Amino acid sequence: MSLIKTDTLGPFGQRILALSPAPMKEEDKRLIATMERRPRRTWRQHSRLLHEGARHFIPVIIVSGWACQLRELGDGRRQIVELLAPGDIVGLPRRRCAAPLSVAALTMVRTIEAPELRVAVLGASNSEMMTMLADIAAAESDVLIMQSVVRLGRQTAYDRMAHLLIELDWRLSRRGLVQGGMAALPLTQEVIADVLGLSVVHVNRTLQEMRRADVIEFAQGHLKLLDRASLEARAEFQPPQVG
Amino acid sequence: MSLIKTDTLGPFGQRILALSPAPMKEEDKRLIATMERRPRRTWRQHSRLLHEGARHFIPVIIVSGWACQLRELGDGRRQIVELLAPGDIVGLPRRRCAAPLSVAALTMVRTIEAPELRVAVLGASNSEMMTMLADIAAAESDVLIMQSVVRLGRQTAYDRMAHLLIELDWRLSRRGLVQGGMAALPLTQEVIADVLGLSVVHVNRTLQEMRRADVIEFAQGHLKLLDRASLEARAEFQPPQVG
DNA sequence: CGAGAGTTTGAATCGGGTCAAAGAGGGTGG
DNA sequence: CCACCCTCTTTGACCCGATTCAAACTCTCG
Repeated sequence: MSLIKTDTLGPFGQRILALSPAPMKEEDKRLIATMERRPRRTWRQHSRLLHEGARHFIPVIIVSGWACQLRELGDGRRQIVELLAPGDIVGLPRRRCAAPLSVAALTMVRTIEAPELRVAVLGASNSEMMTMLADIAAAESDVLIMQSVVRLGRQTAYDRMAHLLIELDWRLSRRGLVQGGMAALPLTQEVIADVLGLSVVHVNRTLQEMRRADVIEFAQGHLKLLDRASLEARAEFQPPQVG
Repeated sequence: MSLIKTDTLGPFGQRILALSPAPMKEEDKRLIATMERRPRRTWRQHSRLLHEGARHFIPVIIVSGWACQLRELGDGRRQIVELLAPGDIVGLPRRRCAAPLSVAALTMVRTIEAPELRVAVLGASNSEMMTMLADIAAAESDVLIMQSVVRLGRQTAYDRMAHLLIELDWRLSRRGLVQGGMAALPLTQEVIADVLGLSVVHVNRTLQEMRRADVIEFAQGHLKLLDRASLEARAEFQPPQVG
């Protein structure tokens, strides 16, 4: 009888485990171990993982790299609605609707397929735990998107930035992607601008203001929050309470 | 054998019917007729239908009046994340998560309870059709919220206003709440400001600009789109494709 | 008829955008 | 190992959309 210990799972499995609020059954851990062994698919930077209006997409989990859900407007402006980090799920069929936005790779991205995350249209799917994970992931993303409405609607540039950095730190921490307060964040200032609804220039100035005040360290794609309290005071970020 | 004809349903039932993409079974129509007969609950203006962080809420359907999902920031600023009109559902348990926002009545609101819209945590609920309706409503609201991220992040005041008016016209039309191009829209300019992330003053100026250009008529809580094409050109609104 | 809520207007101000151009890396190929 | 190029970051100057403050106006309803 092969007991699958948590520490036999690779970083991918660890991240999936971290999402679960309750301890997992042996059977579920085995399933995750199976998924971990699946072939990776590689997406080059700027390629599309999912197109606007697409239907019947098999969900994939991001193993490494960053992507985003975005909408492009007629004149070239674009708005990123959601950043997708390692461990995030792409193309969770939002129940019965065509993809309202497309998903683009911001860096090189590696994924595995996870058909078991597809919620059956009516009734139960194969694994209870997978249904629950899909459920939790969807709820979490919903809450984050609502928060970004508040961020965009009622916060200043500085506050928005604080909000985003705290959000990302929170998301990456619980996946074990922050070591010694330092997180890999391979995002250009242009990407951040498209998340926060600001211009690149203003994103730059805001980041520098934070650096000068010794609130953050952010260079070479690595972020460190030096003064979390000060950031939190501005951000009004509330972590999604899911589970 | 009591055949329930569509036209035996009141305005409430009609609105529910309108949400369904497929023709409904007799059995389902009967269920709706039953719901229609349930007692109404009345909420006075400004009261809360749902509090931030609440759990285990029985979904209610708005029979008349308007409400909104909103978040209040520390210093009194507030952002409305979603407007809720007659026929909308309040408190669809976003799967397994605490309510991230509170819901407030913008006018006097009348509701009925709809426990059958509560999606069972795992597996099927009592009525297939109700599950489907809950599903569709949730997907639709998701898409609208994503659109409002784009609206807030990358559109000017005029474009945001156009986007909102087109969205509301679309939502109200399909519920039969627009007669002769005219819709009841009992929203103060302050409410609109809190939806669009603008100041009341600027909302006022924007509305006047639209009126002066003969693009809309909006007075005494009634809206009429006079030049839909011109509005659509600015709004870039894409109706949710659900079903 | 008065009072309070909502709308309208003007003037001054400011946050953030735009434009333009100069640095800084970090790959690549000779 | 260096030169080159491309992308990303940084800086300055100017501008504009939107906010703020303040006050007048207009409903509507008790």
